[in-house]
Amino acid sequence: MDYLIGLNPSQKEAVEQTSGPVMIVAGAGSGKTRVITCRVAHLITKGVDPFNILVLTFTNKAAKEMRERIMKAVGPEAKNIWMGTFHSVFAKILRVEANKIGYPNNFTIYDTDDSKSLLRAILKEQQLDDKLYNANFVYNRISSAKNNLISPAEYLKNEHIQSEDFATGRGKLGEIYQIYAQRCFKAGAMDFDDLLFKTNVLLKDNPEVLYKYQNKFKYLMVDEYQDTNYSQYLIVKRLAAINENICVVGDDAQSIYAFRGANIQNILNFEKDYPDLKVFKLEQNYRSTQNIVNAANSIIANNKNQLKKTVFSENETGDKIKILRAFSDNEEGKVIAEGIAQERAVKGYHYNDFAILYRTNAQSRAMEEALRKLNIPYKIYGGLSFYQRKEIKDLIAYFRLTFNPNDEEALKRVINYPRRGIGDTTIERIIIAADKADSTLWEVITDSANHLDGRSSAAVANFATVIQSFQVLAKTHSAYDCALHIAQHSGLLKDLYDDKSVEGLNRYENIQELLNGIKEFSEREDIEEKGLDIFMQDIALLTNDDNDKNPDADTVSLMTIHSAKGLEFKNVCIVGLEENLFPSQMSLNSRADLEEERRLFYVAITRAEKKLTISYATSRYRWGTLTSCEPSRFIDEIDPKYLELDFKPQQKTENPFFNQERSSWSSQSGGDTFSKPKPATAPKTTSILPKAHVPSEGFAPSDTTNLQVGMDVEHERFGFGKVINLEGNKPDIKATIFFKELGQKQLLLKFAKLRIVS
DNA sequence: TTTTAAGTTCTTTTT
DNA sequence: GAACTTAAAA
Repeated sequence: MDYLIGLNPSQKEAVEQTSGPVMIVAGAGSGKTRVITCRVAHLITKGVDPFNILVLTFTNKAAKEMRERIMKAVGPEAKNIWMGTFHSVFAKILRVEANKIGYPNNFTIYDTDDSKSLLRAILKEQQLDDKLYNANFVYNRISSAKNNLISPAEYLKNEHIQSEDFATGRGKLGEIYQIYAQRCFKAGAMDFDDLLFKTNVLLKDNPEVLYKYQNKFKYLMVDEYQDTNYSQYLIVKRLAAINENICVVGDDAQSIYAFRGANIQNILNFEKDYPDLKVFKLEQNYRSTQNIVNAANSIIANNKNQLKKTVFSENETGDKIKILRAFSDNEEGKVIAEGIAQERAVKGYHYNDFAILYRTNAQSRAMEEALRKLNIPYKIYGGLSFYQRKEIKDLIAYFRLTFNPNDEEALKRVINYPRRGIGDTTIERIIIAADKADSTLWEVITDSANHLDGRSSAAVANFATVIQSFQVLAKTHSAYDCALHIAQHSGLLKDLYDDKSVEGLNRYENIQELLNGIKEFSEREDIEEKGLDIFMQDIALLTNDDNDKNPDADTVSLMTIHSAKGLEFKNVCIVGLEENLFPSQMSLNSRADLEEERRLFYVAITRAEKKLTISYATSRYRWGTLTSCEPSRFIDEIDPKYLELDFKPQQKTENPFFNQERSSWSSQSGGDTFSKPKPATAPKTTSILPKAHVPSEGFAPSDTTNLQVGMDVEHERFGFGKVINLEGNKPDIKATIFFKELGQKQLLLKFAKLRIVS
């Protein structure tokens, strides 16, 4: 039981209280993960079967990390613990029990893109004003209904909701919700929220199923409990109802997912639900220096709504928090990157001792560029996941369609990609026909002769045959053979192969990478079922770090603060501390939202062990235009005795208005290095655009069949230029031409009107 | 029908 | 500056 050694008294008590309801209130850096892993190890040592333990975490990453740590303590037995995110664990259960709620076992999981695209289609069909009924807005509204377990029928019946919707002129929302739910059901699809919503339905309507899982999961643990929503809360409550061996761990100061329906109320409910609840508080921070912990405390003190607790550190006092100011987002990147290089050289740190945290994903670019310039290796977490890339989604849509031809979103995605002459008009007709005959799109497509006219019917029938051939193949072939066949015979691989641009090449490689991944999966020996259907079942739930090939590389980490939760680094840089960015503009209207931003800042600060750097820029590119920025109010909220201002960098570095890319602006800013930027007077992009070219007198296009590289040409609108490359075969020859006014452009010769000058 | 250019909106944050 | 939609041209 050496895992118990080194725990402080309250940690030890929490670990040893293995039965009954337990709540652990764990301040930042107080060894929360350690307590959870020790507690699970302790359960197993005391004889609890790992198969009877369920641990719910917030991210796949956290689950993976925890499993490894438990494995170290108790050995390979840890593999048998049920552990994962709410979504992945209950997706697994729903796969088994789907038929009890009328779904097929191979249901598709719609990701956010799929859901929004379906909503867009519905809104269009209903001919609703897309300003008022914005797909994002509608999605969020439906999502929060589901997270509060409000079904479409209940939504329509609920007077409060209805009057709210009518007051904002959106009286149709309930109806849309109903149609959306029906369409998902018909398509055999569940969205992210359904995975929790339908689990609740399953457990509520099927007592025998509930009983089965209550007995299976005799011990429950929930990490990051402050971030659970009502739907998750109720699942946990139902599962724990018999044994009441439930332990939740959380910190109200780190609740940052209210936008996803997370509810602090769940912590208060918990105390009501279990009167004999045992509460343990972990208040000593072992992670950070005193300066960092105290600074974080001074920030969070500005929040009115919080449970009282005192987080303290007995570590060294440590360096003060460094505040950096930069002129632009690019310069901010430069200053941060230089700081990392220097700190590493002087103190002997590794690159993976550093993390750069930001509020929005869009901020990563400036950082990336700066790091690349200094040859600093880095890794971006989150952002666009591998599985969200267009080409990957396209291929996966073919897979989805193979196993679930009713999948409407997958169908619409690939029915005309690669091009098969099935245009929007034809698709619309299919939808109308399906609606009329009360059948699915797939039924119409396989019976196209009866629903469509000759020409489009042939194209559609052809497509149906292709998919059907995939379905036959999938029954007998391995995941890899099947995937490769689909990639080839859908025409997708060829389409990408023919695209010789840099991006095209990249896409082709991504497909290869996906195929390699499937091959690896085919060859795995630790799982029994290895069909392609199994491989792609939960792909919508995967995130980027699940695809990380080289997790131990020595790189600087870049990520949003949300994804940094639960992690720690020796050196942390928080960038973009500006009003309207952090705190986000969207949060300025309500106290609750602003307090969530502040908790987010608290989370960011407490990631740092030794040294924290905070930076802001006085101007930055947003929506493609330069905006001037004010430093964030959060900087003022930190007690200044923990701060060290360092504004030297701005004197050393050049004024961004003078650098080459934007030299045209220099005349406006004059030579005053310290003047405030004047975005208002910045020339609009339109004024930089070259005037339309006036063709030479008697302009007439030449015959370009013998066009050669190096020739000078004139284009009706683009002006004079030189041919620098020709590629492709007749009649689809593509010419790369460098135009004097506009720079490089690619033109198809069969369309471009070119006059050969020499 | 398909392709391209020109508008338009968009940004929180994640499963 | 991207990603998506609309309009115009082939």
